[in-house]
Amino acid sequence: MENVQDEIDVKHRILMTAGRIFAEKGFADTKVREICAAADVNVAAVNYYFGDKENLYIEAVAFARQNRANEVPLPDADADAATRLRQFILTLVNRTAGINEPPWEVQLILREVLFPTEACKRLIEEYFRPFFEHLISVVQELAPEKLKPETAYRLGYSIVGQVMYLRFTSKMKSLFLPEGMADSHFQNEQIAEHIYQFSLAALQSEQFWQASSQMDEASSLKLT
Amino acid sequence: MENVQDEIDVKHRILMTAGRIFAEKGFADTKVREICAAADVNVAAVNYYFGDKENLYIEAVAFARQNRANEVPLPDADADAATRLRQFILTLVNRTAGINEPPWEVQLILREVLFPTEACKRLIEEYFRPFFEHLISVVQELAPEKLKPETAYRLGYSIVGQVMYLRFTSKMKSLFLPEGMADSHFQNEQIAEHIYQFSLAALQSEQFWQASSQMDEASSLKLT
DNA sequence: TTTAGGTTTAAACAACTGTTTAATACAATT
DNA sequence: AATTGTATTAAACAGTTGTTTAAACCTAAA
Repeated sequence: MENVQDEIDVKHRILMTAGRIFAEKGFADTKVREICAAADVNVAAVNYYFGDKENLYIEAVAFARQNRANEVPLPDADADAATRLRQFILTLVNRTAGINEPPWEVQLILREVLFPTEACKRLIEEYFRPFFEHLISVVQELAPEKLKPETAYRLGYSIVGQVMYLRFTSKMKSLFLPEGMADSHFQNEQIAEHIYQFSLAALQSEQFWQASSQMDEASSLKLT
Repeated sequence: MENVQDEIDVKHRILMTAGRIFAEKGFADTKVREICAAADVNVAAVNYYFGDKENLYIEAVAFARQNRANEVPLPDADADAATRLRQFILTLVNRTAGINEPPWEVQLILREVLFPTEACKRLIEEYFRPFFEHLISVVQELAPEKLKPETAYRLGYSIVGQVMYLRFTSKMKSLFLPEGMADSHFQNEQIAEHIYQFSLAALQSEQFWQASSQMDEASSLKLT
């Protein structure tokens, strides 16, 4: 390992290129030769630096997470709960690029959500769960009483789901949304504002909390 | 084509088996030999009956859609709007199996949503859009005034998104949800009821419609 | 029984896959 | 200049892939 500069360059170049292609095509559809051609290195370089293709994939996912982790950070907590909810939703929309083409890191992480491999567990503990916990605490603050864990999770799912659905269906948008609507009415700020207003209205609705506690009673009756 | 019975049997068997495996592993990861072994037919049978692997995939998606189309049908429209919204959400949860392991047809259709191929356009027009239009009409009925298309679509996304997020993240649930919560508090009826109450509360909130019309004004101001 | 035509089969094919090898190039140290 | 250890390369390798082929098989009509 004499020529440190070169090694970093080549290894880094492979990691970036591989991540991009893995994200676009998935593991099975991505060929080692394709990566090497795109990264302008010899076919043997992948095995030389990463051992095998699978390990390269795992390192690419880790690299993607690291790249994303500190970007578009959560706003700090010196605002009222509603404002923090709005900030959370906007941050999540921005992190996932809303309905637009996301950076390759997001696309690659997405594949782990949909079809988890070993890389997923770490992704959840270090990336998703802290983010989700933040949301839960904001929701708790908006709730009229102490939430049961299952209620908190359901609410978290309702809010995160609205955002992530945009991400999951972005490839379909040109087929599904009327011409031009995506560009003019589904941009990050607008859609984040909509989801915020929709969710806040529900969370501030007496009617909802009444129905929610009725559900609680019903499910505890079932248990006894 | 003398022995019609046999042909239908073999062809049908291939179609079912292929659909199941395509759904589980995706196109690239599914090998023709694997399908043929599972269906207990010769390797050449796929090419004999379907021409090539890709065509088999397309026919499998069409088969999955046909299989699903008439199952768990939409309830008819002789109830008030809120009840129809509840029924719609419950139907969608049941169709997509909520957070549970879905039938292979659903899994296969899901892959088309995430990574659309040619088969997707037909899927949207014949399967998703009529369903979505139904939702939109219910939402319109609950709204205090005539909705702009973009508002209607956003609301549709908010509701469908909550349901579909469960589907998309079902493989992650054991890693993400606390032990036992999925089984005890994320079953189809409970989660459908939650999403219904959450969405209805938002749709019946004056506060939401005020914020919504303010957004409309803001975006039309931007245009002029 | 013979014939004809669709069906099934084992084998082969050619292209592609991830990986390894052995030789070479290179840069820094002696 | 010689040595050393790393980096790079073209070529080869062994296994897998989707697909094709040509012969065998089967059934029903002639």
